[in-house]
Amino acid sequence: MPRAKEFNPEAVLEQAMELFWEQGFEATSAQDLVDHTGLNRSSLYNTFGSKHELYLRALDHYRERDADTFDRLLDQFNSARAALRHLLEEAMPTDDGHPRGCFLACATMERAHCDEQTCERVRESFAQMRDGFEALVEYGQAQGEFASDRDPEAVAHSLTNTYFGMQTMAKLDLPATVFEDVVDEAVQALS
Amino acid sequence: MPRAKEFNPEAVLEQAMELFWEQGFEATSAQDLVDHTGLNRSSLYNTFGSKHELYLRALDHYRERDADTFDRLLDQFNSARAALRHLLEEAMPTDDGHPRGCFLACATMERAHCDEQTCERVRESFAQMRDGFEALVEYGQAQGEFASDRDPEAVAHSLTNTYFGMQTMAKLDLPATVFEDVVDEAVQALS
DNA sequence: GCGATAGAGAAATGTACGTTCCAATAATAC
DNA sequence: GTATTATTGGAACGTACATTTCTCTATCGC
Repeated sequence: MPRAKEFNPEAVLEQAMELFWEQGFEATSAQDLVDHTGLNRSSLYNTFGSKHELYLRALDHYRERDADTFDRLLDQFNSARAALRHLLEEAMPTDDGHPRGCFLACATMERAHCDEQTCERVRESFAQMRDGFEALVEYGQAQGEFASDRDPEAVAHSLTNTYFGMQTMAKLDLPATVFEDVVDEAVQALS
Repeated sequence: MPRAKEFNPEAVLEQAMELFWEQGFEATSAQDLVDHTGLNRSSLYNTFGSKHELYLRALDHYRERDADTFDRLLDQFNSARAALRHLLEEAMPTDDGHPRGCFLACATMERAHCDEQTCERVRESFAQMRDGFEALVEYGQAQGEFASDRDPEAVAHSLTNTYFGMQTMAKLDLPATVFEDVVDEAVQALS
């Protein structure tokens, strides 16, 4: 049997994700990845094949990380309104220097038009998000928190769009009040 | 006096804009610009200085192109609701293969985090858009088309966010119904 | 311990990048 | 017509890129 890997592929994926997330695919070089992960070029290429494959793996890693967001919400909050507000407030930009805007939105803008594999992954996440919002709206309507005359799917589309909009605008370093307004209006629109 | 330029700089800006818009800054090479504009490398660099400066000029060209959108709206439509709907429907993706998503949103995602000059330009356009939406909402409220209990600025922030969201999602090649839902919900929320 | 296997390290591959340089060209002022 | 000046064409610059190759090393079954 051969020598064992001296690194944890999952940890490397996490680090690669951070880099791709912050800098994008094009602006992140193989050298950047070597420097930031501490791995050797050979190990990177042996393990992940190519920069593009590593990018897709990093994207999948990101998607898995937040896969159960909507499920956890139902446990954390009794109120659909509070859950929705929490969800949108989490999407607001923080001023801690962390990479701003979610990786999915960044990937969409940079890669979707030229990379079908990335596009398909984001499309899947979009559908999951839409379904999550839709379930939340239906729950809120059943509980009487939200007006019942709205189509839950249409509202879910609108909320997903609001989310993607916030992720894009997050890059502009706008005053926090802008995003507070966006969240307030989105929540209020459901009453 | 020296030799005159054999090309029209404005036309070249238009062509450079198309290329940067479709491919992004990083993915567009100097060779791409030479091929697409028909200009020689020397002429490009003599006239515009560098790829980065040309990008900023292309971005400005785009901004000037649509600068009077909101002003024209007031002439075209009597109804604030119809104007708003028209505005958002124009933001919907078309299936004619034209570069999807507005250049401002693309520039934001790709460049804002690493290019202060791009960021500042988009921030200006954001403010213009916000002011345009705000004026439209105020007009609609004055005419009795929209409910008057909403803060026009907050609504304007929300609408601008909706616009940026659509520009991002446009890249995903989603069914048209998604965007119809987004527009319907945005317009309906103002009643 | 030995052979087989695959990871690790580092140099090297060819390509493409943004940009510069230089000779040739064309147009005006005088 | 000649001097001047900016544009043009195209080759050339050095650098950085993604990827490959090669040698060395460590591990494990036997």
